[in-house]
Amino acid sequence: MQDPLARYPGYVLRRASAAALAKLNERLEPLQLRHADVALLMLIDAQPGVSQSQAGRILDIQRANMVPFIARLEKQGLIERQQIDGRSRALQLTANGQSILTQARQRVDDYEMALLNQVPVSLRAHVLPILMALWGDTAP
Amino acid sequence: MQDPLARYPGYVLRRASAAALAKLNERLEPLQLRHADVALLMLIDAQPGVSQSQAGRILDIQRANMVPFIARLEKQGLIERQQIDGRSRALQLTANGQSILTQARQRVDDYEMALLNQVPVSLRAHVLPILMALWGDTAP
DNA sequence: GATGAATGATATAAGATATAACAGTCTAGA
DNA sequence: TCTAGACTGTTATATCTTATATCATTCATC
Repeated sequence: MQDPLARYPGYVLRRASAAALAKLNERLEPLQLRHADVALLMLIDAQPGVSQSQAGRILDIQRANMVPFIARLEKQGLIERQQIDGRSRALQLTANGQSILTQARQRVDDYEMALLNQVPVSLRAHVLPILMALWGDTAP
Repeated sequence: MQDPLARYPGYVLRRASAAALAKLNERLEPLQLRHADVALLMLIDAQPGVSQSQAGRILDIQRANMVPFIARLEKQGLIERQQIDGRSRALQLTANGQSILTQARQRVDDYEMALLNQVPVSLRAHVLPILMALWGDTAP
């Protein structure tokens, strides 16, 4: 055997994730987006008006790291912020953001399809349940 | 639903990997090791005398990034290098490295056990096959 | 109204990953 | 044999990701 670590689910999980992520970023590169960008755009699309910190909690991105992240997407003209109250800011997609997201979604769907197709048909139905179980809940 | 992305296997794969990795690093912290360190130690243990660049290829770490990585473990007294020929260097565990690896292996085993136990018994046998399939081969 | 929590922001650090370039070394074919 | 090309370890550098600590402002609750 080449890689003696291939028997450890945790290790294979990490390698699989890294390999998959690289492929996704490749597909998103023509749109000038990274995987995290699309995740945020999809979240805002599904929950228009979500606040910056709410989005961070859902995507597991620290508040502090959301700032330059949001700022970049705003500068690219994909999202906009609206003051809800004195502290919170609602995130929304711009028309351009909607348009870009549509293209991104197509690429993500292709990617997800290709990923699933790597798994033998007989196991395919178990992929999501297993991954969800491995994700689990970090909340105490 | 809270996270609209939870239906995408690729996304859940990434989240699961990140969550699992965080838990592993927590367990390894008392040993002053990170997950990548243990991966390398295990590889060297399984293939004593493996060269630096071979190890990098197996673990998917670029040659350039192996240098500070190896240097740190050598400085910690866990591994040692021996010149094979003019360019290659064979990696081996020191006695101390062996001892630390034994402790690390125990923690990794505990971690892998806990990870698998998150998955319902009926699905557990499919975990590794599915993860291996998702990993796939990036080699052309 | 005062206290404590939440939000956005800034600065900073560390870790991981990638590329480019270089010198020395090995290998294989002319 | 000698040379061209590939390989190894190395340095330097850049970027991305993630984490922590701190701050001022604002909200909610008692």
